[in-house]
Amino acid sequence: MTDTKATRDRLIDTTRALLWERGYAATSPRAVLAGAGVGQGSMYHHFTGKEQLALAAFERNADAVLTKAEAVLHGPGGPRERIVAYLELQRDVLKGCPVGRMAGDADVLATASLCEMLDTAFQRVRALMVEVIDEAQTSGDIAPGTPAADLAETVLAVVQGGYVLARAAGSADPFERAVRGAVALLPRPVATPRKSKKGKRS
Amino acid sequence: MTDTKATRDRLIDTTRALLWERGYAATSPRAVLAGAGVGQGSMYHHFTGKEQLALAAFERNADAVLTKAEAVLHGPGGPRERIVAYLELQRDVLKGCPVGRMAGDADVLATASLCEMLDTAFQRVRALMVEVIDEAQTSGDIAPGTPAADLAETVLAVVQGGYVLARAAGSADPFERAVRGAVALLPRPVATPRKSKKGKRS
DNA sequence: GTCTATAGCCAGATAGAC
DNA sequence: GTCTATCTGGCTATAGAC
Repeated sequence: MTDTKATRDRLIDTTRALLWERGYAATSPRAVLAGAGVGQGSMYHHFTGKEQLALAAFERNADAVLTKAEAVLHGPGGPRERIVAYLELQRDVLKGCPVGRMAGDADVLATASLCEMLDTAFQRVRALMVEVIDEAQTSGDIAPGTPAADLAETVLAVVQGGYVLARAAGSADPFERAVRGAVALLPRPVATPRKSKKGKRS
Repeated sequence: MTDTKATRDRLIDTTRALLWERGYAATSPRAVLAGAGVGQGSMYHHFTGKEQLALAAFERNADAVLTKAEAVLHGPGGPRERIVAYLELQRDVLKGCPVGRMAGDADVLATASLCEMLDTAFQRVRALMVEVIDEAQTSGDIAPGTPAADLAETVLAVVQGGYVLARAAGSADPFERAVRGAVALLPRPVATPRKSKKGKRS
């Protein structure tokens, strides 16, 4: 068919990568055009400007992150296992979270459309996490008594903070330490309910 | 005496505020000069350029943060109390941490001197936190068995991640939830060792 | 030591040829 | 629909008067 869509998609994909690597403010239309291998005018044919292009790219990045989160949080295993799986899921530690990264960008916070997208993205992961923690507390997999909303936020914060600390150190080590510490803290009330599996103790 | 130092200090103080509010990349020498009320040339008389000015300002910001952290972590109360005090210490949630903020700035990570300052700053808080958690585990105030380095990193990550989530939501609520969740998770092994104080239960 | 003026560069956006 | 050429404005830095 026409390669009209190809150009548009190439612009979005290049922007997605740049948004992740450099953030919004530091991503110039010039760099996008160079990366996508198209001329100046093409971008302004498909998008009204930098903001709308970034919005489209950010939405896809957010969807990708959310899809991965949902895969583990709604995946197999008990609720506590799934939370641990979420904590241990993260990759590309030094590149950071493509969603959380945007929260540190001054230009993002000054742009209403991007703020809304950012807020929505986190609200959706938060809802997933609250749901699983609720489930864990009901099933006795995690000790009740603390609001699920608080524990969910702590888990999200450990991940986001882990990225910050890793980037500051120029090493993935802080991220991994923070996750290990969080997993160790996640209360396992009485004893592991399953004992059928072969020596899964760590 | 001469007001030579006054101009230099005013430049640094203005830069400190701008670094905190907008980050490094978004802080232009022009804005600093306007804020400090001096002309273009003055800045280049006292500093070689933006980098050196930012370095001086960042150092003072980091020292201020570290001084506050040390005040609570080496302050009164049992070790677990001091960790909780650190978690609950944070202010200006939406402005973020003046140190952690720098880790999200692409220009900072591309500048060796600023990277080093950033890394050092976190290493120093980390060392304080490890020390207190070690103490807490030795005294039985926090359950042993998990490396202090891991737990310390988790605490730091909750705070840094709390800032990220709060900025993304445009509200301090996520930060406060994350901290409450973390405090609830901090293991208190047997029973509170002190009972002499009057109704200090929350 | 402080100022104004200005250089050179890159940003985001537009005009108009093909 | 895609391109090249160009506009305006902000950035970091320098020159040189006072």
